[in-house]
Amino acid sequence: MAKKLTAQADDFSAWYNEVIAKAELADNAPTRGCMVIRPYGFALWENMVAVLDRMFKETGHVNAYFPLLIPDSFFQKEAEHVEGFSPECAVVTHGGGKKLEESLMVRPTSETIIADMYARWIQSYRDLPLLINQWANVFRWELRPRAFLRTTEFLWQEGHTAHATAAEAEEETLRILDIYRTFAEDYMAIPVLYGPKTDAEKFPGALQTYAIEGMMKDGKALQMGTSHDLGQNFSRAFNIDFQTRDGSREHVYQTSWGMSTRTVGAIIMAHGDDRGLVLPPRLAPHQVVVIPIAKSDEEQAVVQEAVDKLVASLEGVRVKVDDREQFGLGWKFTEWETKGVPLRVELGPRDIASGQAVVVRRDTGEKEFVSLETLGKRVGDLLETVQRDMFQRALDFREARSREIRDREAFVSAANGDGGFIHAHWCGDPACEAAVKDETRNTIRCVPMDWEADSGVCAYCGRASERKVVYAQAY
RNA sequence: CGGGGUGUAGCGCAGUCCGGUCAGCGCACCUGCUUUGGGAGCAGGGGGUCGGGGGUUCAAAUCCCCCCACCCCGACCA
Repeated sequence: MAKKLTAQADDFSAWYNEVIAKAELADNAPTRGCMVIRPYGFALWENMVAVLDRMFKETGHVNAYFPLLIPDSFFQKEAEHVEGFSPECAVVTHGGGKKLEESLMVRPTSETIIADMYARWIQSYRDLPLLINQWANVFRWELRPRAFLRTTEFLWQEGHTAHATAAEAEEETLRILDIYRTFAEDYMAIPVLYGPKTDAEKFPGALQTYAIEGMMKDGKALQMGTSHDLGQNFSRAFNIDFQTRDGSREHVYQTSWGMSTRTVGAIIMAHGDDRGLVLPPRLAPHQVVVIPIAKSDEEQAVVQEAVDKLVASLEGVRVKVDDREQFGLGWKFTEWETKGVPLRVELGPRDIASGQAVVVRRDTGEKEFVSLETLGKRVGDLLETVQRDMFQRALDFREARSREIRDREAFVSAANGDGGFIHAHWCGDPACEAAVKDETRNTIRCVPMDWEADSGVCAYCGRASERKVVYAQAY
């Protein structure tokens, strides 16, 4: 293990890779473009899964599971969908030692196979809405993989719903967008911009894609979740129809939405610092690490007893006691800092003698002495404070690196600069959007839907504009 | 698919140009003893078909041919 991490300012990308390795979140797999999610990284993901799964269930969704392999012909049924996904699909052509009659696509997403099943399950308006989610792995043969952000195989949830009316489907799409926003802000402690994507950026086969977009510490944008209003595009292609209350037949209106292991990358890049990860308390695998300090065997016994009491006083908190003998204190401090544990509690003979413990915040490095009687309460309060402060810092950071720009020269110069969000008017012409991408590598991340209506002129082409959008370089 | 690079111990590397005690170093690992309030010290030890195949040679990590894999930079993407 190398002694020091590369500083973020020196090489953000190298910093990112080193943090993942040193914090033992993931390791490169022998399989091209794939990663192994290690126990610590998986524990973080599991905490995220638990929260999201609860939120989905609270809003009426149920879980199910569909096959990994999808008949090739299914993809051909929706024109935009096949065009969007074919280039990045892995295909199974042989099975049982023989060439298959029909190739099977390893799912890059499951709209098609789920639509096929929905066509069988839905007969009547009484069968609607159908609100199903699945936790699954998917494959996309990406040309340039990056751990968590873009791996060939990744884990995610994908929700697929069917509704009787367009309005209900739209409402569902926005309900999920709101769940994603809440999850990002309240749990991941990452403020997000949210709203519809432009046509160029929307999901292949969707009428409209909504997304949440967060800012990473290098000023780039990361799409952290998407919610699609599919309209009747798939229900027509797969003939998912139902009988209405008045006896006529109609195709269902669908949505799909997903959030993936990419969000682990978001937590790393939105909060991490030159010492490693900084994890938000609500999702951290260990919220508190306790480090006992003892020289002799006699001290050991006394400290052990105090540690037991201390841990008992932290009921309901995810606590890790690091009593490994083979590592010195400095080693342990550094390791848990690298792993981003929100609070460290040190407990040694000197502390016990004065009836206190040392508590250190990972996010600020602030150290305080807390009496052992009040430690339980203090730790609980501190965890909440850290969670809140992390969100506020991320918000301040984003605001500091966002600016509103109105004229072309400043726009191009800023877009070619060193990252950050640009708030600017856009005429609505896809050609203009494409030209900006060519010239600056910036794309429109979304059209924030909570911004007030405002007319003006397009920052790039000068034509009339009805909307302001967010431009950024994206992962 | 274009451009650039790398394959030698678990990880990081030296050795390759100029064939011949070059199978080596650091970290990690194992054993023992001593240490422990910010990455401990000493002593001893284990671990390799040098990416794969073929060729040249008395002799190949080193030279030649073929293959494979991975990484970085672009185009595509959650």
